[in-house]
Amino acid sequence: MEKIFERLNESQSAAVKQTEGPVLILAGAGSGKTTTIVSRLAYLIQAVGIPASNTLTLTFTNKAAREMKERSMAMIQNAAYPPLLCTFHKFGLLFLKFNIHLLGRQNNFVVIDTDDKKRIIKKINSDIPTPLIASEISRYKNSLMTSDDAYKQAELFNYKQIAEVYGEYEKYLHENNLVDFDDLIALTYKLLEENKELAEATSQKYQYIMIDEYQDTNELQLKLLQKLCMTHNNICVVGDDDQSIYGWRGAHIRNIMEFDEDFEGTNVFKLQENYRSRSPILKVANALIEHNRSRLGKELIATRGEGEEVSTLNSQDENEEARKVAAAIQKLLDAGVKANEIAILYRVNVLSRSIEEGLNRARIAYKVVGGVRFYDRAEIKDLISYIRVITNHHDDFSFKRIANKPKRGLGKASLDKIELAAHQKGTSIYEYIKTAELEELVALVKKKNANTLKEFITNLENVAAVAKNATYEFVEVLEDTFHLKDIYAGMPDAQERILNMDEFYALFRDFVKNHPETSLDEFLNELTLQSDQDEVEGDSIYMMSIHASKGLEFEHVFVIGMEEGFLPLVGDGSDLEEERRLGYVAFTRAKETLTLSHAGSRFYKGRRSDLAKSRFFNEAGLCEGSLKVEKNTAYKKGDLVRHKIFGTGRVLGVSKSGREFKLNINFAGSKREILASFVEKL
DNA sequence: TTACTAATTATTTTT
DNA sequence: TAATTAGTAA
Repeated sequence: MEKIFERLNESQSAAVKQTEGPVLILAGAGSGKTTTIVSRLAYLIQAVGIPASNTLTLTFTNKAAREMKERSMAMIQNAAYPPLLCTFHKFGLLFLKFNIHLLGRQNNFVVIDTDDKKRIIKKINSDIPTPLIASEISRYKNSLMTSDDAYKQAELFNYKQIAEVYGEYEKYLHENNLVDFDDLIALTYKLLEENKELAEATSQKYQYIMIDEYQDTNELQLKLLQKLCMTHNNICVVGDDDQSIYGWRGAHIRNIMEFDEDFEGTNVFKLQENYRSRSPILKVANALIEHNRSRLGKELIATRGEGEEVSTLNSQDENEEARKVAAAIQKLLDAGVKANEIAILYRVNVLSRSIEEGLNRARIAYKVVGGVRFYDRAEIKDLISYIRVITNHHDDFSFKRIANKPKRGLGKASLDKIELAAHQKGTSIYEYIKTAELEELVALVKKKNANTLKEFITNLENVAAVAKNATYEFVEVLEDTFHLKDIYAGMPDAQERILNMDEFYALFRDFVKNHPETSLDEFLNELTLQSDQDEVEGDSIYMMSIHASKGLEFEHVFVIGMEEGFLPLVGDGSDLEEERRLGYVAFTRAKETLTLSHAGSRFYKGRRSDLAKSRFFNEAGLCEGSLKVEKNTAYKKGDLVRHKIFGTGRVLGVSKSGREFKLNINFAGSKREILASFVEKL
């Protein structure tokens, strides 16, 4: 037990020891958050004697879950069972497997991903943009609104239509026993809400609950957590309000801000000692984030001592910026810095382009993190679709996806006809083709196509026979029967795609090896929840969006595109405080040096536009003369500004309020005093 | 059924 | 710019 505390500081130890009641651990960037959670879990199990099976630790990403699992297993020696430590969604999946029958559904449901969701929606309605409907449905589900609720609440005709699509979408999922990502949480909550006994039993089972990245939770997740700890209130959340950067995705920053209102008797612990960055970096990060009004208030304290000052790169345009960044990186590499200790961060992915060119010219190897994910690749989705059709004959979407892959001369027209006929008979495409007489098919499509379809089904049946249970040979039979590697033959990137397919096959075999008694169903559901992929440790520098960098650290960090319009990014739905938090996240990734770069103009969206240096330089105390802040207000009398609520107005005067500027603005005749950060300049 | 052209429109992303 | 989508011609 002494061992657990050996590596913890005072506040970390205090947080670990506070096992009872609601605990809020405000963990600043680089303050040893993971160490604290993992130690707390080990303490509960090893020192307090809580059975591991009575704890529950939830994260948002598989990656975080994996890391914590590894680190906690290293600390816990004699637990009979490992503690349940997984993502929110995985927890939902496990829970539904055991309890979905209480909703009158079978537990062999299939989890669909975002793509499937969109295809289903598109089929129901193609007038309104699919992504809009998809995000609205997600919003409704996360607010626990049924389609009827949504319909009643809708004022605009469009929204009534969306509510109707939502209703049909739900019907479709139900009929096909499908479950989407939101359902994994929403149905879990619904079950607990509707079954008091189940809720109490579940709460009793998980006596000690911990949540990572609590600032990223949404309203529904909070409600679920309240259910889960209804009998004991032993909930410990770890997070950082200053690193809340997913508001646009529904994360509710108030959950962490007002945690003590949701859970009575909260103990708060602040982890402010930073073990990552040199003091000048922290100074800049602290100065920036201090401009946010809505925050709990926390200051990072440097423990790693002095270091290099934060530097700025000023460039004419993106090309000059690329040259300068490449030169600076070359200098670091020449000095013996390891490439994977260098990262370039940006707010918008397109900004990577010009930098990539610069790095190529300088012959510096780089790796762009993000981009197309493994499981989103067309060739992988094809393989998954094959497996889906084999496990679930009613999956028309997957069927249509693979019907002409490799090319069998079955175009959209033929498939549409078949689909219609199948629907008229109230069955799926697969079953229809299987049971229909050949003559019946010939009446619909060309004879050749009818034969092809029949043969296709026969082949699928044959493969399915091999795959009753997921066996090692399955993928081999699949490949030999359908020659899936031929799909992309002749394309310029065929080789890469085939490599990916091989990797998928290997992944499958690996899964079968690790889960000998498994089924294809289980394999598919596991896949859908996996999107984290290869983090190849390479001998190259990293490039990624600021969002993607959260949780990571690098010796040397370059933040590019520090201009008004990029960071902060302005547009509808943008939130200046969240932009500032993004800046804060970016800055606090750096251990040794931080370089902030801005360009006077950029080629973007097909035209070149002039850009002003980001206000964040000022706010971080990085402008020449930034000590005499008065002179550096971005606003002056006569400027046109826009406010989220009041609209457009003209500045009548500028005054100071604390660290911020207060503007007297004339909004269409009504004069108001507004803090400068709440308006945007036009 | 495919293969081309015109038009449209732009954050961030996990499960 | 560049990527996706809708529409049209062959």
